Amino acid sequence: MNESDRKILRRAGRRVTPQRLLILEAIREGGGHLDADEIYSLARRKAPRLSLSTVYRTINVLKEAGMIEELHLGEEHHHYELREKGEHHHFICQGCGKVVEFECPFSQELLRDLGEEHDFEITGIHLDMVGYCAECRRGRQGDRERG
Amino acid sequence: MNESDRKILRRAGRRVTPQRLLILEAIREGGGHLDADEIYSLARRKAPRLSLSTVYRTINVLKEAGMIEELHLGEEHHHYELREKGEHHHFICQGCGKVVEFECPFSQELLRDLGEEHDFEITGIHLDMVGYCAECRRGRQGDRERG
DNA sequence: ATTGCAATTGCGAACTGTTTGCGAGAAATG
DNA sequence: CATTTCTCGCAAACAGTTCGCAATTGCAAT
Repeated sequence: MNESDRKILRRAGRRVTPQRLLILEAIREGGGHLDADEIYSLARRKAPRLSLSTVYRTINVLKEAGMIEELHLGEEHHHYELREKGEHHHFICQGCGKVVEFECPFSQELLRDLGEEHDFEITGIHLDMVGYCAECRRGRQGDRERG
Repeated sequence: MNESDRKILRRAGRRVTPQRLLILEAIREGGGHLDADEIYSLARRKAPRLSLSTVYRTINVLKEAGMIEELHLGEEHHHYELREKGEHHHFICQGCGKVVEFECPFSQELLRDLGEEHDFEITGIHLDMVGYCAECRRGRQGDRERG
């Protein structure tokens, strides 16, 4: 794991620094969908002198190296996740902000047809479903019915 | 058009002001997917004293009234579009940034199943396909084949 | 091991997109 | 028209992110 991080960085012409490995580790341990500040806090537990700009610079490096992906989950700031897991998408609860992952529900044929129909070469899919998770739905039930 | 804008605003308990109508008009004429600054520039052509904060406040008002929708098209800032057209999604060209709309390819059953499977009430779908439009694809062809 | 140097870091200050506080002005209501 | 309430424009604040620069570090070549 850690070994391949090094390799990928080197292959991308980047130096392997403790900060970069630490930030990768933080994202890995943080469980996905972290924002810059969460990465910063997590990583600083092990390296108190780490600076926020290093986090941002590292995020860019990791993005360029294809090691992480930037998410726009509807909030004002960005979230990042490792690119190790297969392609997946997100349910975002409007009540509590919880994010749940799910598999891509598109078939290859559907994608191909869709692309051909609009003369567009599809290289990536970003699918977010917003709504309410089970818990928030229970809490909201009263509001809605009386609303 | 303009008449129904007024009605919707009133119904939302908001005042009908020249600025609001102007901003709606700007979004309408701008062709969709405008960011705050583009709205500002467009609207200022007709009302040079309009302030950027009014644009932002108006955007919020219009969002709350359900008249426009906020998009996160992968750029750093938000884009807004009118909510008159039915629900649709976006192809975003990574080459030129062009945005093309398309209809939701999900069937009701698929959505229902997906929601039930994850115990999630789906209220909205945000689907972006990134890739390359026909023009950019032609330009890129050489790169890819030799890449 | 040591060295040389570009890449990288930490720091603070700057920048961008957005929001807020405030006094002046304008819509609705009567 | 007078009153009340909402909205506006302005400047200043704010959050997230980037930049400039001097000090430090990774790493390839001694």
